[in-house]
Amino acid sequence: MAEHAIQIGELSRRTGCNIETIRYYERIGLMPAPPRRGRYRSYDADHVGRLGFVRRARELGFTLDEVRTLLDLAAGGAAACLEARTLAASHLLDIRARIADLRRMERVLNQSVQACDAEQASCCPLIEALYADHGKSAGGRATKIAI
Amino acid sequence: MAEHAIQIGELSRRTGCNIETIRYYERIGLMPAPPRRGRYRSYDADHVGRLGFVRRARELGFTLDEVRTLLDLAAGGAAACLEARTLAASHLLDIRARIADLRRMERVLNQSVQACDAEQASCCPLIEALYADHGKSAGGRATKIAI
DNA sequence: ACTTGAGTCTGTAGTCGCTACAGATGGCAT
DNA sequence: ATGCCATCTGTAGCGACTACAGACTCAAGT
Repeated sequence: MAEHAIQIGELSRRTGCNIETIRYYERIGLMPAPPRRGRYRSYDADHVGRLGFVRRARELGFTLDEVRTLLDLAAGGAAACLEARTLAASHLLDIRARIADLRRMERVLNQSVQACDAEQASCCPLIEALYADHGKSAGGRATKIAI
Repeated sequence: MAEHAIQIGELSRRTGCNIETIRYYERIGLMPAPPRRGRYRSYDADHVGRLGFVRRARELGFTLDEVRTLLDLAAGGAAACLEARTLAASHLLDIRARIADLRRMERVLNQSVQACDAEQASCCPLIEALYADHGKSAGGRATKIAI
C-alpha cells in the first residue's frame, strides 16, 4: 500500500495545486493531515482524489466553505444529492448576478472608450464620465462592490 | 466658503460610501486629509466630487491603484486622455476575460444541476462531476482561480 | 444642570484565499 | 565532503475593505 505514497511535490504536480496551497488547505482542515515518512508528508490516491475535488469545485467558483460542505455531502449518503443541488443552484444564481454586473461594467467602459476614439475634442470623455454625477452609474444591483 | 462644510456622515450619505471606507481611503492617501472643525473632519464640494469619482471608478471594477492613476490623469492635462483610454481598454479586456470565465462556470454548473434534476438514480451527478478526473474542467483560461 | 443619544474619533484586528518569504532540515548523487 | 534540490515550520503580506473597542463631542430634551 505504501508503495503508492507520494510527496507533496508530486501531489502538487498531479493536481495542479500549489504546494503552499496544499499546506494551507491542511492548516484550515480542508485536507486531512497525512501520515509522515520521516518529516515529509506522505500522500496516497485518496488525497489526490480529494484535492482534485477541491480544485475542481474552486474552479467552479465555490468558496472554501462551500467546498467543505460539498466534501461532507460527498462523504454522506443519498440524501446529500438534494442538498448539493441546492447549494449549486444558489451558487449558479450568484455567478449569473456577477456576470450581469460585469456586463454592465463592460457596456459602460466600452461606451467610454469608443467616445474617446470618436472625439478628439477638448476633454477626455472617459474621465468626464467618471466625474459626472447624473443618476446611477454601472452598479445597478447593489452598492456593494464585489469584483 | 466654510458654510458648505459637511461632516463625514453627510459625505457618506451623498456618495454612498461607507464611513469606515472613507477613512480608509484617507489612510492610504486616495483621499486628502481634510481640515478639521474641532476634532471632526470637514469636507467640501471638492471632496464630494473626488470621492464620487473614486466610487464610480470602483463600480467599473478599477483597482484602487488604477483609480489613483485615473485621478492623477484627471488632474493632469490634455495628454492624459490617451493614457486613460489605454488603461480603460486594458481593464475592459480584463472584464471580458472574467465574464468568459464566469460563463464557463455557469455552463458547467448548469449542466450539473440539470443532470441532477433529470436523473433520480443512484448517485449525485453533481458530486460525481467534481470527482471526475477526465480532462479539463471549467477553467480553460488559466490555472489561477481569480473569482 | 444633567442626561441621553447620536455622531465622530483613533487604533487595531479580522475577512478570504492564497502567496511569499526566511531559515532549518532531509536525502541523494558526485 | 559537497552540492543541490525538496521539504519543513512559522510568519507576514496582498487587496479592499469591515468590524469592533473605547474615548470624545455636541445638541436637544427634561
